[in-house]
Amino acid sequence: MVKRGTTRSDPTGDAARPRARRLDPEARRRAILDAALIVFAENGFAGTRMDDVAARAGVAKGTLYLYFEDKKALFQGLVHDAADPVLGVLEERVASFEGDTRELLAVVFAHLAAQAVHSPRRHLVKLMMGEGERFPELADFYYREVVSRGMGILRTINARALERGEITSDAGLRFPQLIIAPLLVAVMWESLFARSEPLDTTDMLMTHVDLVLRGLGWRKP
Amino acid sequence: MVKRGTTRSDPTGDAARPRARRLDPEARRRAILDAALIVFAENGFAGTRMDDVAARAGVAKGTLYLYFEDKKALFQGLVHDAADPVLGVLEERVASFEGDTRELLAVVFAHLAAQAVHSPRRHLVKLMMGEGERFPELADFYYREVVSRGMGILRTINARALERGEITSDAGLRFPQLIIAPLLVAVMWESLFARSEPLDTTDMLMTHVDLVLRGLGWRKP
Amino acid sequence: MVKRGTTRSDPTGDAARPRARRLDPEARRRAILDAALIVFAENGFAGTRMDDVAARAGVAKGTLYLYFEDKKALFQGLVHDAADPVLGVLEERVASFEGDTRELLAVVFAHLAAQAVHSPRRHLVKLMMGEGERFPELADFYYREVVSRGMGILRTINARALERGEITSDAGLRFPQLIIAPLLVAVMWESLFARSEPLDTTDMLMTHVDLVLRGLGWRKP
Amino acid sequence: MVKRGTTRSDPTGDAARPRARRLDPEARRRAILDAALIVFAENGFAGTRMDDVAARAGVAKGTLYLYFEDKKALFQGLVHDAADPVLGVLEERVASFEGDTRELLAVVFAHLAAQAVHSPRRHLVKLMMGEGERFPELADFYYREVVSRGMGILRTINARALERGEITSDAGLRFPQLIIAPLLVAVMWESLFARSEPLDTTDMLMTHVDLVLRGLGWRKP
DNA sequence: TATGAATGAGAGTTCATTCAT
DNA sequence: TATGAATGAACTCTCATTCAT
Repeated sequence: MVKRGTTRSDPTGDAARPRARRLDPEARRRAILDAALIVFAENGFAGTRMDDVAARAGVAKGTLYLYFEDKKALFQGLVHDAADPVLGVLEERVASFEGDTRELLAVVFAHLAAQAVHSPRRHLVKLMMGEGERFPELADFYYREVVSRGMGILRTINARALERGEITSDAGLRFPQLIIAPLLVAVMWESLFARSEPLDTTDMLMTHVDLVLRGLGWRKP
Repeated sequence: MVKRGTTRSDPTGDAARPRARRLDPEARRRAILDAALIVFAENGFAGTRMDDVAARAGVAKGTLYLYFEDKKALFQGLVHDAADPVLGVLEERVASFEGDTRELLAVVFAHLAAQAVHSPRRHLVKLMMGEGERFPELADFYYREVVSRGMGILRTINARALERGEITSDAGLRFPQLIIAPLLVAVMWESLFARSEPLDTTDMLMTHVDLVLRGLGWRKP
Repeated sequence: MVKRGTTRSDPTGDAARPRARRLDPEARRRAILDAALIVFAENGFAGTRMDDVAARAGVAKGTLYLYFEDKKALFQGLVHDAADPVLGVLEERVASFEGDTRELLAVVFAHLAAQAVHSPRRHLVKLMMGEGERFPELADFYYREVVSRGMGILRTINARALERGEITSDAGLRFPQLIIAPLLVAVMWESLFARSEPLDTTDMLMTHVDLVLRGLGWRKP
Repeated sequence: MVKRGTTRSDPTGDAARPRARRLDPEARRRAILDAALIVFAENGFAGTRMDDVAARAGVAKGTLYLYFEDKKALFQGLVHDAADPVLGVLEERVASFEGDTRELLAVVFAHLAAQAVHSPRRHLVKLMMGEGERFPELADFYYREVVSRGMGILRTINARALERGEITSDAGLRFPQLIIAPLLVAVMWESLFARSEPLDTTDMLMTHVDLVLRGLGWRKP
């Protein structure tokens, strides 16, 4: 299933090999992780071959094992590495935001659409969905580093809006998951069903902002 | 050289294998599908071994291939088999429902919570999320069998509500994905994060019904 | 390799089955052997599936095992059974032939062309070529029942011709294999290379009769 | 369920495997082909297990697949590798031969007796006879690589002899198969019937040269 | 006697991991 | 440190054989 090209390795070939690209260890580690994100996301954990990761990273297969204990460690390293940077920006923006909550939500979802839906990082979300249950430590880690921070941001936004009298419902405070849910759908649709039925996810997310604000009792203060 | 007998080995064969007979084909098919759901859910598509499916179903490995062409066909059978009755029931209920849309949505989400979130079937949703991109045929199949039918149901509900003057917004008609989104979150949360932070998904879904109806301009007619 | 159609067995089907074709045991045995000749010849011993033999014989797989101990016994039975009848006719004809040796050889090769090249029996020759070494008992049996008798016939013909003064060389007496050799080529060519380069094997065999007679010093007595 | 580690097992692994290194790729390829010739010859194509080829070649099973795409490619490699040099030598010798055609044929058949009958290569001829029909690609390949070249050599010899006035018949030009036929018999006899009735195949082939030349109208020019 | 669903050993092939260079 | 040929366990799928009916 999913027959891949099996690049036969020309054992009698004597093609001059470049050997040891000059690249400092940290850069090489990055190259491997970047490659791994793509390949794991495309093929899942079990479906990914170390060969492919190595090829995409431009290193030899053995080199992977100098940087990561084994396939599992590489996978975990990948998630650890890719998770953080998105939310820091959001937290800062929310903390310092001046406008009203409608504007804020629009900014937040625009940011997330760009960073989590229309970027390779969306693969990470899919990876967690697909493999998370098999790697509980990872799921925990992801919860700590991403999910709970994300929920925190959403709660902050809701609390702020309530305080400012912009909304009347505390539904988003109790279930911030309801605010973020369409993002999951967007990721999934882009990955799986876009070819069956295209979907303007940006339009959808903006419609969601309207819908949810109205649902929460929005009123321009 | 190492004559490997054409004749089967184990001439003293004393292994007690009961040769589980008398189980009508349909029951056996069910047993296999039930086993497959568990095992696929635990290990993903690529990570699942036919051996394990067979063991859990209590049949020999070869038997699987009497009922399903290959691993992929087994997976498809699984999806079809699990999704079809759930959606069939929903379609019927929606078609014949007498009450108002709030009651209808409550019924629908209660049904989905029971059948798709708090049931082993939830694994299927995760499976599609995790593996779908790699098996476009599967994703297409899932789109046809599940997603498009689900979106159809939601559009029907929204159209009905607009007609009856219960809501004013067509957002749910344009993006039924927004209506269903929390279901995905529920599935994922139950699978991945429940142990980090328990979530009352039923409460969440009912809150969602309130939120979204209000968002759509709900008014008791 | 050599993917076959894997007729899936419709385990949920309830198609009425004919059951127990009325056919006396000997006829059924024949049906099985006839089927086996074709299928073994087409696929070799290891490449033949009992399923295919059963299907072609029009019996259930299990029935084969009522008539033959196992696959090997079936194969051996097949060779035993198919070997004899050709040569008896030849021996008689040669013993009673009245004409000159050229006519006799023409008759013999015409007979062999019909019976051993352009008939299913050619499969038997190929089977022996392909599998004989792996079944020494069979090779011995085939030698006794077919080869040595065939060599005997050819020696008789040569001796008769020498006696009658039609030829001068005893080469055919010492190496009757040289007389029969083109028959092997004919069988092989028809089976393997006809589609690459068609060959009129009948013409070839008649040319051979001319060539070999002249080589043996033919002279119309 | 039965977590089968992604991590390789055998943590106490004490099995002494030498990891047969240092053998240049070409030598290893040869070792594999030599082993394959034996094993294929003994068991036929379908009857051969890659395991056995690997064991006999002294490499791990996976190594076979570094050198050959799959079983079929291994078989083709075998045929090509064995046939090419034999025919190459013959073509050269024929092209540059100075003596008369009787001497030339003697040389050719001596070469073939040594290289194709009294050598493991004879198994290849048998293999093609036995398995060729089932693998049309192989038969075609064999026709192109071996048979048509062989027929070409024989036609060249016949044409040369006619030109030089050494023979008068064009039978060998029309049917070079008649010239080569005894070689097939020799191969088969050595393989199947030698133990029932020894045959001096070299003597037979030399007798054939006499017989066929006389048949073609030989006359020392 | 005849059936054919069920069995499970084993086939070809893949790929995570190792280690001589 | 980096390489990639070599390894062999584990995978999916096949098919000779059995046995309840």
